[in-house]
Amino acid sequence: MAETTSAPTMKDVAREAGVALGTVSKVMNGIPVGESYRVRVEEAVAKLNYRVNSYAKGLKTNRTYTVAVLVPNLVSPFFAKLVNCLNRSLSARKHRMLLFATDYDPAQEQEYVILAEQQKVDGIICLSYNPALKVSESVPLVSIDRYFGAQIPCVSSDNYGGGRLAAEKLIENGCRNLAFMRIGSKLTNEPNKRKDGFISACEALNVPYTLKMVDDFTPYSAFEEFLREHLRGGKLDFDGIFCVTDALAYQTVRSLRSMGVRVPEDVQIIGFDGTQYFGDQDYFCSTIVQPLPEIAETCVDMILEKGLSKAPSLVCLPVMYAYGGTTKA
Amino acid sequence: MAETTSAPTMKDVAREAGVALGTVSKVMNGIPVGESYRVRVEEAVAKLNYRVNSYAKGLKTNRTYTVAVLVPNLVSPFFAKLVNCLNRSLSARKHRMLLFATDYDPAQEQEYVILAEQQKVDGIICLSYNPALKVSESVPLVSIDRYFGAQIPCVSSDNYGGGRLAAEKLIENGCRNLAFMRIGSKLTNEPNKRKDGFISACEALNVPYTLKMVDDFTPYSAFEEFLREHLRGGKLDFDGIFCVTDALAYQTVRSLRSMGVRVPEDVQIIGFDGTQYFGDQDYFCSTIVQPLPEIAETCVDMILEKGLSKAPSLVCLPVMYAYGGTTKA
DNA sequence: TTGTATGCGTTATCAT
DNA sequence: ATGATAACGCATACAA
Repeated sequence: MAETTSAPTMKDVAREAGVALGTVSKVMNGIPVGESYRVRVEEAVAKLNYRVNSYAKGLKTNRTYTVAVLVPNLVSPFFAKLVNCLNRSLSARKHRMLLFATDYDPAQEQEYVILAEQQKVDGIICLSYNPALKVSESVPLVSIDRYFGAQIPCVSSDNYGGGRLAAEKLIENGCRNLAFMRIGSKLTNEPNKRKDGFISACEALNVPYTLKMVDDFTPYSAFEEFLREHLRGGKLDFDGIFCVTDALAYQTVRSLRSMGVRVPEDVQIIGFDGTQYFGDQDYFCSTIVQPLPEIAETCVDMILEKGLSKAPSLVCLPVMYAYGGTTKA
Repeated sequence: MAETTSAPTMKDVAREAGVALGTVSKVMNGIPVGESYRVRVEEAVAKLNYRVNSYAKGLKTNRTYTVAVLVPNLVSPFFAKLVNCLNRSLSARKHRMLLFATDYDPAQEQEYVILAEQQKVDGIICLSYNPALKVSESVPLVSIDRYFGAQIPCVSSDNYGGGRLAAEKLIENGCRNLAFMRIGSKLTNEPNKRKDGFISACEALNVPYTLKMVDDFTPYSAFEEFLREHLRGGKLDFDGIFCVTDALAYQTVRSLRSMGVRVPEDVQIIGFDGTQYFGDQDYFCSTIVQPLPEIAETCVDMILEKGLSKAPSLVCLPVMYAYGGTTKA
């Protein structure tokens, strides 16, 4: 077709249609113009295969209809589904997603925030592991799962309630000696509340519990040792375990079974996140499901609709329990 | 609202530094200027927290350093990992990723291609299910897994070789009666070659095989029926099955085990893709692993480096076999 | 080397 | 309602 002739501009369309530049602009933006003019412009647009240049438009209007999303990676099913939901929510509002994977690296996170800012995005949604993240006031930012302070809105699921729910379910299912296992950052973040909720329920219901908590990047073997220590004569001290994530729950089930402990007959296990096989099939384990579509929708809503300045500084969305084979039905 | 003071521009920096506009531009682009000037500009930049406006820059230079990626979704582990790899490759070259999820909808795919074009991206990488996708010549496009014709480069793994490899492995492991199960599009696409490779190896090695192929969106129960038909007296007719994807292999294993057929003792199963638990743990099943990092790197390379016009129209990257518990070790 | 002026493609403010 | 024109922020050819 167009032999390397650069893309047509509004001026070309105006000439082709025999109208003024401003008229073309109006047609492209749905501003009413005379019927005959509109038709001529539309014909010219079709003929030239014209597309508005969003860079010129963005420069002029200072609105880019683009939102930056920062997550550690996409291979973790939880992040993948989160991004999937965010993409849907943004798309439904005619916005585009600029995606950055930070690989848990605080330096990269900071770098990408700067990049996003100079990209003049309409907003940033991030799931950050950088406690000292610096963000310019000029671009709205919503955080997922990490509370940075009152000035930056944070959206998360009800981690505390989820912890409670997990403990309550296990106890309701007959467990009388619980354990909580966590791997995670020492930084204060919302998921840490899972433990607090768990403890609160255990104490309210007067059920004994044991905690095993290690830092990020600790090898899983630490948990295996912990379990082995509590294995006496082929029988585990606990009859119910709440794992801070489905990934940990999955590994725990494997360990236990390899030790000859039956799941869920001997010990019941509940994870957290709601991870499904291939994204939409069975749950990996009995789990507390995070409301990812609602989390995504809430983030997008805050970025695009609210003034954000007086948005609530923390929004917790309700979780639910889902059976996934590692608890008694 | 904080200070509605709009973001500083180059002009502000120039004034602050007491230099001319052009000088600031040069500094920002690493073009040599007098040492003292450079320092003053850098100080002003830091003081004002200045960021170049990439929209103005893009308008001027016609380079956006942005590539659009179109995939059906992110919840499927295969797509998630692909996007993850693409993101890494793009990032390594200082490019940004605009991500679109098409949900397998041809209309949406077309819409997003148009959106990407008007976004003036430097290129488009897509995994499309729209056989009639229309794409303007003005923006380079690379396709993954679907061959659109000589004018659009296509990158895929060696599906034919993978099919052969699966059959060879099964036979090498003692199988003497194979089956191939496929769910997929009738459209000609590269993954269809998995079947051809499988057949080719079976015939070369003189091992009988059976094919079961259904269209996309057919419920899995079709395969379950197929298996049940071939179950005689608790014993399956086949001792080896090649499933076109890991997702199908996973479901097949479940069905068979629920029918009392042991995997891998009675029947061995090989899938395709190389899907791992939580993205980086064990393989879901014995599988043919797609070289996602290399596929991603190749796509990015073609988009950014080559003239693309005389890029090869089809690139097939080597696959490998990985043990995942559903074959004899 | 540094500064000045022009234009990228669009929107928006004007007269008409 | 329509058409001319001035920005938007930056890069760059050209002048100093």
